[in-house]
Amino acid sequence: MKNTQNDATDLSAQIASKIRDSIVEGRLIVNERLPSEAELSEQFSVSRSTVREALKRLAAQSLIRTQRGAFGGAFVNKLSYQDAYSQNITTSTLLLSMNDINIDVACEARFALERSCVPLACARRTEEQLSVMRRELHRQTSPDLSDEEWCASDVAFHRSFVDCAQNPVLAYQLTGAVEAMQPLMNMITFTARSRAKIISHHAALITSLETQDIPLAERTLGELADYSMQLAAKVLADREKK
Amino acid sequence: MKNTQNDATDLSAQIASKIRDSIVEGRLIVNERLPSEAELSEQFSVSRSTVREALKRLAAQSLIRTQRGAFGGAFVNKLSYQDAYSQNITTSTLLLSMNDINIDVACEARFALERSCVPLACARRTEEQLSVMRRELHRQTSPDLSDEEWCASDVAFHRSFVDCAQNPVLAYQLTGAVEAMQPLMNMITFTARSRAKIISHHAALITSLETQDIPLAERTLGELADYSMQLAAKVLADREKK
DNA sequence: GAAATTTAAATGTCAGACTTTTAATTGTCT
DNA sequence: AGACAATTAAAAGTCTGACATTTAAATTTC
Repeated sequence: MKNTQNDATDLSAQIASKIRDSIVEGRLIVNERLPSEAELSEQFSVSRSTVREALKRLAAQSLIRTQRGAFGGAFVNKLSYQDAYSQNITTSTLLLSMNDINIDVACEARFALERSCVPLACARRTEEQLSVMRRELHRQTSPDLSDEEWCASDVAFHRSFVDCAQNPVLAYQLTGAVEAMQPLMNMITFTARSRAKIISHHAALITSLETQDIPLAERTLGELADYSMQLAAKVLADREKK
Repeated sequence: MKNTQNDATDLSAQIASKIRDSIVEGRLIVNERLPSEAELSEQFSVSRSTVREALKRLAAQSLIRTQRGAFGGAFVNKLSYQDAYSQNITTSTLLLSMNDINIDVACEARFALERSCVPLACARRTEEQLSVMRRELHRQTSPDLSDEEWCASDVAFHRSFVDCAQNPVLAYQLTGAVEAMQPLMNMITFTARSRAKIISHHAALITSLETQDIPLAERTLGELADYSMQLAAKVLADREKK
């Protein structure tokens, strides 16, 4: 596992790559200070601007943070869940939007992933998490919810479902995936009838958690996936007609 | 969904943020050429170096690519699965290594995620994919396999398991997760006995795919998770003693 | 001893020059 | 006319050196 990308490219990319490897492979540890830009430019025998471009590359990946002033400099950044999330979401969102992913494939993946936390969620859900889900469900019954608000509530609902599993690593992966697929889901305009149907599935999901009924939860997720695909197909068909 | 991060930061970060939003929100489309560095520096009223730092940030996220020479410039990059993978893996790996994740939590998440593709994998696995898995299984029986080779084969095995589901979006998410956890798994040195036990689980996994036995596959993944945690616990206990 | 000031070391920004790459254009020869 | 070679212009890549700004430590002052 060496030298991710440093062949015939720019100097600044090569330098960024070297420093990145140092971080990933643990030769530079969290909160350690890198040499100053001037020192780095000496070490690598390049100008300060080139070093700076390299450092900006690393900053863009949240691998370092910089601090101005005396005793400032570039420090190895402790990657937070928050930073990791937003990067993951940006990347996944673009991947989906730029590679004309079939919406069925995306739906299938989304609900398959959510399915992964069913056993843990049934076993560990707390009363508090259940009440969050009930609250969102109740919000969704309001008929004057805009499409955006409806979608936001849907995301919040599924996010708290994931949270029930009480596993931050799982939550990190799943939330990223679910969030990234949201733009695709937004394509689907939710009519009153389709909202009602989704709400009934959401209710079933809550019940399955309450009664710790794993098969019911899995069946419900499957039905939600199928129904989402149906809705998407109808939207696409309508669009085709016009 | 605006302005991901552009408050009190550098000019170059602000500019990168603006351009990034343009790409994510579709105002700049794939393969479209950005204005030249000189033009951008005029538009934003900053120096060329500042623009360059902004562009390097975007390049680090694979959002743009640059080309030298006449009719060159910065172009919106079509994010490939490959690019997205490697970013995802870097981010997830660092997240895990920097936040002293409990190994049990990681194992639990890993096998829960893999579980998500069981139904699809059982339904769709091809003979070719099965033979890849059999080949890796056979490799693993060789006693003169180094620890590194063993781990690599393990990753390859699980990757082709994921591939059986025939869903690229799912594969993208899962491969990233599995790959990112590899360094943690590498902590565990595999004795001959533990290898044998894992091999038998792998064999059961292949059988479950062959016979399309979903419950068997899920049970096997659960056992693999449990066993990995046991091994990890033993390693940690031994380390404690010393 | 606390508050204000100075200072030095960083990063951030700028301007301008030079280098290298690259594709289109133009010129030349057969 | 067509193939090949030389020219050219535009753009990114690199370098140098200057100045601005920020910041924490060190120093001075009261």
